[in-house]
Amino acid sequence: MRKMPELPDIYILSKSMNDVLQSRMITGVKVNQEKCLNMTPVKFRNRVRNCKFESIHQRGKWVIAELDSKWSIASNLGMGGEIRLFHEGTKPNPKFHRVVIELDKGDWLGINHWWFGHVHLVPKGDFSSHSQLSKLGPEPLADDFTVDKLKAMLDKKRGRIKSYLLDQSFVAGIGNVYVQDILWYARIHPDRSVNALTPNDIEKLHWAIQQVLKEGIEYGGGLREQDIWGNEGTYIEHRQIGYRTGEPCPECSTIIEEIRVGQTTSYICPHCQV
Amino acid sequence: MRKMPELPDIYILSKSMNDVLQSRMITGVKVNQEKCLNMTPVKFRNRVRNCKFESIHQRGKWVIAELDSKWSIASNLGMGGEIRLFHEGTKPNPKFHRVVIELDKGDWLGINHWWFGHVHLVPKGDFSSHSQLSKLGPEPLADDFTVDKLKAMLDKKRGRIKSYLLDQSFVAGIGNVYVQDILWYARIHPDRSVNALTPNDIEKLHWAIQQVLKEGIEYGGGLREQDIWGNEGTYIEHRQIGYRTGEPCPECSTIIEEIRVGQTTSYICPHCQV
DNA sequence: GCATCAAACAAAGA
DNA sequence: CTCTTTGTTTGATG
Repeated sequence: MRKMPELPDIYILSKSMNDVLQSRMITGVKVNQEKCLNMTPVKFRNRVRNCKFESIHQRGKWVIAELDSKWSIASNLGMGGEIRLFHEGTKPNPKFHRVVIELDKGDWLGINHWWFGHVHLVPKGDFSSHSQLSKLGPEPLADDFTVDKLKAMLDKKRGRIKSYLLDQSFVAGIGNVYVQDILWYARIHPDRSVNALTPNDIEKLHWAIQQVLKEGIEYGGGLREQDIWGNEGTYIEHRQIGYRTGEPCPECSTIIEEIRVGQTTSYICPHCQV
Repeated sequence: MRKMPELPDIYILSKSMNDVLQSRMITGVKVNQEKCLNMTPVKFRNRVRNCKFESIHQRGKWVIAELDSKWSIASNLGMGGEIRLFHEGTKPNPKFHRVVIELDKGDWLGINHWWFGHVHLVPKGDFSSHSQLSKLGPEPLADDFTVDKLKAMLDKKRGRIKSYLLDQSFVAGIGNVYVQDILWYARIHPDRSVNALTPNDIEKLHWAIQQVLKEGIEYGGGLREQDIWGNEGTYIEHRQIGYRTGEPCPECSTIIEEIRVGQTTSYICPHCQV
């Protein structure tokens, strides 16, 4: 079961990259899958070679690595992707490492993704020209993501709440893994229409979003998601309800059900979540 | 129960207008509901006064009355509307006759509609500038509305068949009255997806569309729809299935059911229509 | 099903 | 939902 890394996973990855890569020099780039770039490999290589990494951070499900030039590398890992640091003596596998970024001292970064990953070059600090990044909604862990803001964002809207949480232009970084616990903590059924949420529901939801994402980060990310060294997070062991069909709800012991919501699977406690 | 006049009803009305109004002179216009026009009453009046009617015909659910100028009057009666000819000595009722067209010899046309009717002036023979008329689909009784054409129109489409029949941009003139018998004659359930129709289904459907609409015209229109003199049609007495909840299907005697299809009501024989 | 618009939803493609 | 595109459906409004 491969999942797409979500906000906490990308946060952990970005942090590990930030810790290790600052002021490391890019000495070369090998591209084994052209279409994951947003320009030709030659152009990409010319623009990043001999640049050094500056700060690296997470934005939604994207890793943003700023260079000491006018560019940032923006990478979206797609399904089951990863970015790993390797040392001199190991060799990349062309089938696996879609993009290889060679560093000084013989080290290299291997960027892998199973399907639909992106390694884009974007103007540093200006995402307006990038179709996906420019549309991202607010960061749910940022200071300005307040309850009032969430209320305003949901005002006059209609569709089901789960669609909004998964919509990257509504709020950035939540996917089908963390959304399960978010809705469970908020005691909201994924099918509930947004206009049927009370102010109290939205307050619980806001708390649950931040609670679950912070927990994900504390546990070092979930599932098989890894940092730059390949460490695994433990969120998956601590999750409350996602992918626990048939197990008892931690709150009320009702059996957890698996239902379809739109085109995604949801795991719910039919007693707690209404 | 007020219904909107549909193709056969508008055909009957247009024909009676064509028979009576040709070369009659418009001597004045009184407007009691400005918003049903597409220009100011003054402009409308100036453009039609002293013009004579030329031919008058039906297009979809619209009456198109050509004048001996560069304009046509295009009227859509909306819910339960009518156009009636009155003679000298009678007086229009301002609450009822939204637009009054005064004719020579003291006669006048009273255009009434309960809700959402239009009396527009459009360039004669050129509907391209009119948002509704320009989007109308083919006339279902025209020679070029062939089985092959209908097949092509439905090719690669997805939604339910009833939505298409009611969509004026797909085919013009069918509403929620005549569509009932059309689907019954074709033995097609209104909920059936278009991509589940066989070529044979489409052939039956094509035949049923023309059969039902022609029948409507032969009976002088349906329900309370009237010609310019106020005569009532008798289609409603001869209808097969529409608005006959609880009665037996004329074909197999199964009880006719009333179901919701989208936001409209459908009357079906659950045995005959699959 | 009355017509338009906007938002939400669904299927398919990359 | 991974994101886009395209097409269909639904809801609010006159």
